[in-house]
Amino acid sequence: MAMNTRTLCLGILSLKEASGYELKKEIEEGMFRHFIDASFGSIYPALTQMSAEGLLTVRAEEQSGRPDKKVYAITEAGRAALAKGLAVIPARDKYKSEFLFEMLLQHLLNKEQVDLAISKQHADLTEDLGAIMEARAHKGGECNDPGSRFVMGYGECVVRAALGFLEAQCPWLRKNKIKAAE
Amino acid sequence: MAMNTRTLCLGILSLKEASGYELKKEIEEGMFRHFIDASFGSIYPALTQMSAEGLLTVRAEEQSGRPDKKVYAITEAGRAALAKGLAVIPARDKYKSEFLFEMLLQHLLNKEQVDLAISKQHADLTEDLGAIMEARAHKGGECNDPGSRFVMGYGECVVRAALGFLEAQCPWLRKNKIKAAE
DNA sequence: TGATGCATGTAATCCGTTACATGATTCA
DNA sequence: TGAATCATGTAACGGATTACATGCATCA
Repeated sequence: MAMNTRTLCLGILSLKEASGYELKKEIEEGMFRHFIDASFGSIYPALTQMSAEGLLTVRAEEQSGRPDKKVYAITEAGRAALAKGLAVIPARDKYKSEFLFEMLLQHLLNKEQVDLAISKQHADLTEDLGAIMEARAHKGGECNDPGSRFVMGYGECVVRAALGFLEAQCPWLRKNKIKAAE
Repeated sequence: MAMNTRTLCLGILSLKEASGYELKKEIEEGMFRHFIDASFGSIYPALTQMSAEGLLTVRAEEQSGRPDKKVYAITEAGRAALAKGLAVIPARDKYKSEFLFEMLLQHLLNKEQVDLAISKQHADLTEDLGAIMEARAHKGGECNDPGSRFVMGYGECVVRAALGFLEAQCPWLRKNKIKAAE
């Protein structure tokens, strides 16, 4: 085992209890978003399975008009399983970039396609950076543990470097930036 | 379509002809290694399939003692397919990091585990950086097209930033570095 | 003599995404 | 009125990894 949907859910549930829907939101919008994904199709079955194995408990919260919200909480067995998962030496980071693939083969593209790809990359990175800065500012209280600070710092540093490279290579990106800020 | 094993193979074969084995090596050791992987289990079937579709031609090179080496070359149809693949707006970069997951949950680990994970990350990044620098120095001729320079520059910049962050957070890494250089 | 590199392939299996199915509430 | 959010789940499908199967050459 190591980093599959199960371990991910256990990890979040070790911080706070949550429903499947809330876990998805946390994964998409929280700290995790920069280095993991997961979809409902993998989260819900993982949760059901882990409850059956005694790693989680479920509590159904009634709601008007909606299906009951199933709030999951981690058990002692769950914490043990998580600890075992974390004890595994982490696998090397995996980075997949269609953007860099396109850049490497840029001689096969025309200038517009290259510029478009670069703009898109720049926009994506800018959005990432924005999310980090907002997390730091907005919920300063929630993110003041050493783990969150480390991860945000790492992310900020890497994203800024990438952005800096793109802007150094393509001066026209800076113009767009100013335009966007107007 | 966009970035699957097929497009990847077409991309490399658009630069030079190669066998499945050589493609794997190129993916593991060349420019691509920083942002893609692929295993034999996906490369060989992709190659067979694309030959059948007329995107590639095969030429068997006899060799003593080994199975014939099957050298694949891209056809016009293959170049067209590749162009179509590249025309798709690239998907957002995907970054998966068990390292950052562990760092985020570092309160569940003891100091040795955290330090080990950080050292490993530092070593991995150092290796990546070394590969980039070596590629630049060693085969200066092969990597002087704009695409390679862009990708190497981007990689170098990001990896150095990550390394810088780790070293700023953990001064003891610098000691190790000096030790390693002795 | 044993590991590593060269060389190709297949099959089982895993893991995950996408799409489907359902349905009320709220906001523009 | 239509889109988005809240809320849970299943099933089909895809894509890739892993392990298996084979076997000679070379280097330490």
